[in-house]
Amino acid sequence: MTIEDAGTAPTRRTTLADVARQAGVSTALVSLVMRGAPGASPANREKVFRVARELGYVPDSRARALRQGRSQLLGVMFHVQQTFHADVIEGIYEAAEAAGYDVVLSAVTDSRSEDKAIGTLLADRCEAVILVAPTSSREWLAEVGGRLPTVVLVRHVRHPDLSVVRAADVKGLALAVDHLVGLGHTRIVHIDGAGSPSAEQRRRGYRTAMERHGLTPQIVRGGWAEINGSQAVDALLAGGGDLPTAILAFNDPCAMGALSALHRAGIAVPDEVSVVGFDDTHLAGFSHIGLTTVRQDAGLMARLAVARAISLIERSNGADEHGDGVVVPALVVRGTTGPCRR
Amino acid sequence: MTIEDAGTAPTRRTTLADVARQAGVSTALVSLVMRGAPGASPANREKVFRVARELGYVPDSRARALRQGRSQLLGVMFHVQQTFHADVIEGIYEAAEAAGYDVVLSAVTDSRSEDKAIGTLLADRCEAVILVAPTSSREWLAEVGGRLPTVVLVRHVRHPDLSVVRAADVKGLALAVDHLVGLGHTRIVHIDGAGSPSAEQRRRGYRTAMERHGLTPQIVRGGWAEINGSQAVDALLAGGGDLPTAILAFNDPCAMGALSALHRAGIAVPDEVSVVGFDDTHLAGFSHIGLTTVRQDAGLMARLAVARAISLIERSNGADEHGDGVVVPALVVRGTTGPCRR
DNA sequence: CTGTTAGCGCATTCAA
DNA sequence: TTGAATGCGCTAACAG
Repeated sequence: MTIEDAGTAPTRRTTLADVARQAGVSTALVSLVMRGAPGASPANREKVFRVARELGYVPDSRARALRQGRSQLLGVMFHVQQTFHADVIEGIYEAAEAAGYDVVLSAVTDSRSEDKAIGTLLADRCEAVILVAPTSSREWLAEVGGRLPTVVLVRHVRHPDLSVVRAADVKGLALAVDHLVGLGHTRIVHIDGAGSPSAEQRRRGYRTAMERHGLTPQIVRGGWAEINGSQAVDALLAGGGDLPTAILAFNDPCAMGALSALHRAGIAVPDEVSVVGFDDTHLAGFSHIGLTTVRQDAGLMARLAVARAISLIERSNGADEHGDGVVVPALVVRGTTGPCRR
Repeated sequence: MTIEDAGTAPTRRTTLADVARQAGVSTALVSLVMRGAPGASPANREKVFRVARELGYVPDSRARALRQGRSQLLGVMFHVQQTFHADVIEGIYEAAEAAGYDVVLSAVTDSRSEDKAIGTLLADRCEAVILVAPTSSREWLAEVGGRLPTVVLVRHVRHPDLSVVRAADVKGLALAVDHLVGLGHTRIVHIDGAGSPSAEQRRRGYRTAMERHGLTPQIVRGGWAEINGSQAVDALLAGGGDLPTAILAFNDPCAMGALSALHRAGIAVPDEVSVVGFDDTHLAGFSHIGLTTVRQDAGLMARLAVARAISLIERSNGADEHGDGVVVPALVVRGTTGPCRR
């Protein structure tokens, strides 16, 4: 009890009351002025602004939210290390601001679980949450959805309490497979996303497309990170069998990892093996040779998610406004794919 | 006034009082139990927990902070698109949690300025802020530092109101230059960080090291992103003069961009040109050929920053605890550097 | 146009 | 061990 209470708050921040006192007006008036609400004389408005600036006054967002009974906050759970999520966040900020909402970010890291990330969002009294590529169980997501408007991004879940915004993964993988088949490839391997969100759908899309072409699907276990793509290729090489002529990775980082491993093994891309990613992260365009990939529009998905979240907030009645917002992916051909030479 | 007020808060969240009523006890009792404070009978404790769970009660962090007079919040401003910042954030979460503080993230994006990002942190009543690689003017940073404990990460600023945690950039570039010179290179170009934080110091480190070896420095304008490295190489190629034998990029993404441009131009790395980055982002190890780079320990810097921030919060007296926390960088040799062949 | 009053959800006295 | 009152900083009614 002696060390603990050494940690008291620093110099008290200036409050609305401080400004009011200093300016010689009521707190209500200061409140009006700070919010830009009408009902204050120009003279007073001017004076309040001046004093506020002098005192370095910044409104306390918590107190404001507490009083207003609403936070105007959109909570966003995302994975820090996922480059694609960064693109999504940019879009979310933009769309939220345009709609008059603030954004609270809650990151998932190696040492910070999705549960924890969502928990802080709830404690912050967000009015809705956008969960980017959650790996949590359907049950837990549903429970969150039962508590407050919830939009799930980049993951398939069907539940009355959850809105989903995602790319048409099956379609995306079909595009990729068609492209490769068009180049003459027949031995096309899919390095999957293991337990990642969307992984199941992409596997299915791959399988379906392959079978449509009368080809035999071959799936090896991967993941969402570089290391997974790299290890998958290593496993493929160690397997002894002859290498596929094309690799379809779960996402761009996974594809990058695969490229890296192929290069280490002295295998030329795209001459000996073609590689396709998924996402079209801004990295894809700069990855040594430009990565051929399936683009999902992060900005568009972000806008859809924000719009959905807000519509859920604003008409709490609106029955089940839920349902999937599906974005159509597009193939972006760059340098990592070429005609089959074998 | 008709459309606006359609947006009222959704179904009211359950509060402490709801739990108290339902459990048939006082709100104070519930508060005790939820905080794990002593002073409640096991029976009551049990009952309160049960009811809280049933009602899905989550304490309101804002109300709590408001009442307590402190938020226990560490604000972090960072740039979403900077891969290195992601590594830092992981470390910050970990260190902050260990110290009993929460973290608020505030991202800088193309459409969201540093001013805005810092502004929300102030409005959230963070007790301290950690600014990761801020590009704002020294004056503005100092003003922030005057308001609340401020730790600046990965940028050089000297000011009585600012604590700085950074890598020894000059030393880092010396390591890189020495490495290249040791491989026989003499025509070493630095693609700089333009106006990025640390860019100035890295230029200086480069220049100093080159002169120490009796070599002529050549600096071309770059930046922190892939595109900058790529454009810098394009400019170099367009320049007509003969190419340098080695390139020292401002950071890893910049180096990746350079690699990409070199490849497009059909120039072999490291046979014709060696490339060195800076940061040792987790991407570096997977970038086609592993990128030789100067490592700055993100986790360590994060821990230092958090420790500094907390120490500033807790002894508001402590005179000037400010001063630089300098981390020693290390060279990580991978595949993009090799002996000079020209 | 301006000031006064009350209360948001919570933690903290102080009494019981 | 428990409960009733008070106020954190702010805004929404209402009164002047």
